[in-house]
Amino acid sequence: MIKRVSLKDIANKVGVSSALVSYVLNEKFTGRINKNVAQKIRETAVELNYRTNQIARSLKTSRTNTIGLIVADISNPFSSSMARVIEDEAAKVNFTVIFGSTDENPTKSEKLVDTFLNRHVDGLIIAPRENTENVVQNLIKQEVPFVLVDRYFPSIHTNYVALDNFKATYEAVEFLSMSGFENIAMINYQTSLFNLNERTRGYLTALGNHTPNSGAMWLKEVDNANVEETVIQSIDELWTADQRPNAIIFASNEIALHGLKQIMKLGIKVPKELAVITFDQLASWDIFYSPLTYIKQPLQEMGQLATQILLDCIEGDKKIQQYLIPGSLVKRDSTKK
Amino acid sequence: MIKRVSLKDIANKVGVSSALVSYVLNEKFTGRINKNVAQKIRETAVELNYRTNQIARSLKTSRTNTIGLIVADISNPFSSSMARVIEDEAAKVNFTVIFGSTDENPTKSEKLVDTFLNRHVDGLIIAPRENTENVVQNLIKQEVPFVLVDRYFPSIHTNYVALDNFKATYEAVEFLSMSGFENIAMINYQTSLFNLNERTRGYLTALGNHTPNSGAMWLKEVDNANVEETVIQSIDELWTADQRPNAIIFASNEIALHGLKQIMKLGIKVPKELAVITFDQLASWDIFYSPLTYIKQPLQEMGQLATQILLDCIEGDKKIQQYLIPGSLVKRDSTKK
DNA sequence: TAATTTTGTTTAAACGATTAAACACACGTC
DNA sequence: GACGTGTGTTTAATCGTTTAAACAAAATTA
Repeated sequence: MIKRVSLKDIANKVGVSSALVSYVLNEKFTGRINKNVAQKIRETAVELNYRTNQIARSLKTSRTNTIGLIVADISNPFSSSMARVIEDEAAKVNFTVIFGSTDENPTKSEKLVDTFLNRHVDGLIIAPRENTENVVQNLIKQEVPFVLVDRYFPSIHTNYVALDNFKATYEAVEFLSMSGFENIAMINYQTSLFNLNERTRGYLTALGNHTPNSGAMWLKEVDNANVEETVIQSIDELWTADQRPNAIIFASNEIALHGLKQIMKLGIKVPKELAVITFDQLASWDIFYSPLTYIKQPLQEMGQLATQILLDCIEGDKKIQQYLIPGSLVKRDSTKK
Repeated sequence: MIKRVSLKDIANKVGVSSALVSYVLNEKFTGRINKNVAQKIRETAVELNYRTNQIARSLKTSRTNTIGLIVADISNPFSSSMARVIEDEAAKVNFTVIFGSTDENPTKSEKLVDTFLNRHVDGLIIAPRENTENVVQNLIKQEVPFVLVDRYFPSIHTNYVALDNFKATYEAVEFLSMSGFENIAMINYQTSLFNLNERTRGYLTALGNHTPNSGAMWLKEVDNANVEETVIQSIDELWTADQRPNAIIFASNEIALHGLKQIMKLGIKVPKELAVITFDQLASWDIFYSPLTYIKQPLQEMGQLATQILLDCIEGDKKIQQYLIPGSLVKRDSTKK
C-alpha cells in the first residue's frame, strides 16, 4: 500500500505543530484556535486526502470503536439477520463489527474471544454455545463489556437479550389447542441450553393445562451432532406411533427444514393431517405449499437492544440489563383447521 | 475493562528488558537466547495471562491481520455463506474479518471502504454494487490489495473471482431445451452489472441456438428498487401472454422467492405447466412442493480462492488473478418433463 | 596476551495519534 | 512597571509493541 498521510504531514505543509492539527480536526478548543489557521489546516487535510489512522488513535485512547460478534454460524439466517441489525445499529455511532463463528465448538469459542480481546474490541455480543459458562465467567472477571443474545445462562448474572421462549411455545400450543388440534408433538434439541429447554417447558406446561395427562409421548429430542438423521427418525416414529399427532412444533428453523422434507417425503398433508408451527422468520416458510405458521423472533428489536446495552456498558454503565422479549405468532395456512 | 498485562510487566517480573520478552514470545533469535531465561519468560507470560496488544503491534508493523468484507447485505444467504467461507479461510492464517453491507447504496459503499481503510485492514474482498467503478479505481490508485467476488467490471483490470454466468445460464437453457421445454422465460434485474447481464446473454445466446427467432419476448427485467412488485407483474404478464412459456429461469434467489410465491398464488403447476430453474443453493429450494432445479454457485471454492488471492496480494504479489468458475446444474423435480 | 568472534541482552527510536502542561505574547489593570 | 488574564500555539510524554543497533562479557583464535 501507498504511504499514508499523517498529522505531521499536514502540520509540516501548513507550518504548525501536529498537536494543533489534531485539535482542529477533532474540533477541540475551537474557541481558541485562529480561524484562518484552522481553515487552512482543514483544507490541507482534504487536499492531501488525510484519513485518521484508527490504529494509532486506538492505541492512545484504548478505544477501538469495534464490537465483536460471536455466533454459532454466520451463515445461519438467524445469525446473519442479527448481524445485519447489529451492524446498522453500530454504524450509527461509528462502530464496526467483527464476527466469528464458533460452530458450537467450545475451543473455537474460547479462541475467538481471545482473538477479539487481543484486538481490543470495546465489547462483545455473544450467542453462547452449550457449556461455555467458563468463557462467560472469564469475561466478567476481566470486566469486558458484553451482552448475551438469543441464549443465556440463568445461573450467571449478565446482560442478556433473548426471546421469551417459554411464553412463545406456550402460546403456540395454546393456539393449536384453541384451533382444535389436541395431539401436539414437538421436536427440539437434546441440549442443556436454557433457552431451548424453555421451549420444551413452555410446550409441556401448555400441554398440561390443555390436554391433561398427555405426558411427553410426542416430545422428541434430537441429536445436535446429527440433526438431519435424528429429525427424520423422529418424524417416522411419530407417524408410525399408535396414536399419531395432528400438529407439530419445530423448535428451530434447522429442525423444521429437515422435518418438512421428511413430511413431504411421507406425503403427509399439511395442515389436514398435520398442522405445523416453526420458529424464526425464513423466506422458505412462504414457499412451502402450505405457507407456514411461525413464531417470529423480534430480531430487529433484539439486535438493537443488545447493541444499545453493549454501548451503555462500554460507556461505563455498571447496571446489568436483562430482557426477555415476547415473540409473535404469525398465523398462516399450515395451522388452518 | 481491567488493566491489561504488557510486555513490560513480564520484563519487570522476570528482570529483563521488554525487548527480550518480545523476542522470546515471537520466537526470534531463538538460537541466541538463554534457554532458562526464555523458559522463565514464557512461564511468566502464562502466569500473568499476557495477551499481545494487537493494536500496538499493528501500529508498529502496519499489518492488522484483518480483511474487510463488503457485500450488498450480510443477511442475504449468498453473502453470509460467502462470509462464512472467507472467515474460515482467513482464520487459518490468523486473520479476522470485519464486514459491512452496502445495501446497493453508493454512498454507503464509499463510506465503508473509508472506514475500513481508516482501520487499516490489510485488504478488501468486495462484491461491488452497480456504478462503483470509481471506488474500485480509487483502491487501485491507493494500491490497496483487494479482490472482487461475484461481480466485477470487465473494463477494469482487477483481481476477481466470479461464477461463469454466461456458461451457467447457457447450460441451463440447453438443459431445458434438451428436456423438451422450448418456451423458456427468464426474469433478471434491470441492471448495468456485468455479471448479471452475462446471465441474460447466456440465456439469449442459448435461445438463439436452440429456438431460432424466439426473440426476447419471454425475457423480463425487474426493478432493483422494487423487486417484489415487478417480479409479480412479470409473472402475471408471462402467464397472460398470447404464448405462455413452459419453463422459467430466475436469475437470483431473491427473484425466485418472489416468483415462486406468485406461481403458487396463480396455481401454476410446476413442472407440468412450468418448469423452474433458479440460482444459488438455498434450503428453501428443498421444501418447495416440487424440489427445485438450481444453478449451484461454487461458494466454497469462490470464497477460498478470493481469500487466497487477497492474501497473495497482501504479501506483495503484483500479479492480477482473474477466475471465472463454472457453476453446476443440480437437476431435480422442477424440471422433470 | 591481544584481537576477534560469539553469545546474550539492552538501548532507544520508531509507528501516529492524543493531550496535559508549558510557553510566548498581547492586553489591560492597579 | 509589576502583575494578572486571555489567546494561540508548541512541547513532550504516552499508549505497547517491534527491531536495528549498540553493548558487555565470554569464548575462540592468532
